[in-house]
Amino acid sequence: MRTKENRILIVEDEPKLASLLNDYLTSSGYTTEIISNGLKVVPSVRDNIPSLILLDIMLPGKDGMEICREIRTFSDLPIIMITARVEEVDRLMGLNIGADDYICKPFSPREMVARVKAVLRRAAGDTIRLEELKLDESKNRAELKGRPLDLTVVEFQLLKILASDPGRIYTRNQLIDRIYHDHRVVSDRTIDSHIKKLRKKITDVIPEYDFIHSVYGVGYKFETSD
Amino acid sequence: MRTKENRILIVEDEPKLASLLNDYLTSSGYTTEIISNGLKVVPSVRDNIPSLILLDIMLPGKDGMEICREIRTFSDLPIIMITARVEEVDRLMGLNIGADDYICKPFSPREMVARVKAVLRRAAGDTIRLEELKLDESKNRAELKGRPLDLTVVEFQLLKILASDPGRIYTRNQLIDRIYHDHRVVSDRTIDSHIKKLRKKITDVIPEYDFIHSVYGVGYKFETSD
DNA sequence: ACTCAATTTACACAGGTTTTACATAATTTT
DNA sequence: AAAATTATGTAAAACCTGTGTAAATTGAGT
Repeated sequence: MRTKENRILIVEDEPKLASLLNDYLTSSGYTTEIISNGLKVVPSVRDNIPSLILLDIMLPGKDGMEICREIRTFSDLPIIMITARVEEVDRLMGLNIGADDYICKPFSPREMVARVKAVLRRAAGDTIRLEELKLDESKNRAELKGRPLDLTVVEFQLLKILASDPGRIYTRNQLIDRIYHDHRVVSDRTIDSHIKKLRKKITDVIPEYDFIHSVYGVGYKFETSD
Repeated sequence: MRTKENRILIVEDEPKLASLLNDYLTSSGYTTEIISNGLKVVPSVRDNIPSLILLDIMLPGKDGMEICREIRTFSDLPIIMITARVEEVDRLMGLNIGADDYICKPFSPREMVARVKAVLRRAAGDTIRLEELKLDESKNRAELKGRPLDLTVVEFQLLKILASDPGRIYTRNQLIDRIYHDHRVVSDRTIDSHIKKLRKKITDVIPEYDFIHSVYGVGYKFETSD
């Protein structure tokens, strides 16, 4: 497996703090991007989903909480909120805004980096990420370049199995075994049907994405074109 | 019932400043009230609780800090303190008087309005706001685009749970668990019933709002159409 | 290389099943 | 008695599956 680069979006209007964050993150091996105006965050994220967002709560343009909620309507990407006061953390936690972690000013850069790492590690956990595809197993949700893929349960399973090991070829029987753990007997053609629907749903969202390939005489595999 | 307007109480003895504040706030859509004598503040607030108080510290009659403390004995309404000197802010913060924010003279009116907005938004506190939906958990009240949604307790719970994490899919059992914390055994179809009524009450108010979606084979989720 | 037959895959479509929507009724609470 | 909650039954919808047919792939024979 190839190491994927982690791009971190820093949303902070205080230039000094922003550049401090930037320095520490880049020297820890992350690539970064800084946005200081709250209004620009959501469009930017929609356009190009970062690996993680460091989000200050107090912002010109649009409030951090609001931004967080908005992002959560279309993506589960990790968000760490930065708040000025300790007491606020409890309140925020209670509000169930959907952030993955909170950090209070003033904080040590070292701590910040540690949290970023931790959140990224956790987030990698129950989701599969290829560059453009994201599968959240717990929620049975799939998204492609940030756009939701509306999959049925079987379709999701199928995609999950294939995508979890790109390049590996699965025979239809292997797929059947893994989708229906001995609960059911189904024909191979059924897999074809599901593959067909899955492919359609993917190309419906992004036409040039055809990463489900059939291997003649063997089965199917998942592979990105590049 | 109509949408409640945000009434801001300005406590300021310097007439010029008071009227400046007044002008900016009214032109930002708030209704205002001005009190110049410290002694009159607490009775006025007790009588009719404003949405927010802008409170100068130096006042004839009674000190701003004292007023703040007194108000905090009976209400959590947002208070922004106005102070003359920057150094004082730190001291005040340390004193833990209970104000929500501090602002120093001289300040730009624009900044002031921004702070008022921010504090009000924060103070909305235990309410969930999506663009059109507002849920006040403490009062069990819901409104849609300002129009009240007359929900029963179960319906409110249901909507609250779903709306608090848009996009997340809840199975019927998860919903049951969270509505009746082991107090009761109910069938899944019951959830369907409540969902149906909830949907109707929502579309009765605004027909094109259909943000409760079923996910075949899994459960329900809340999601705005755009 | 070309053709052809055998095999495999793609896909449209339909039957059958599961799940959901909704009206209605029964029960419980207020 | 009225309102709210829960349960039930039935129609509608969504989904899964398999079939048949067309298209693609392969490899052998020419």
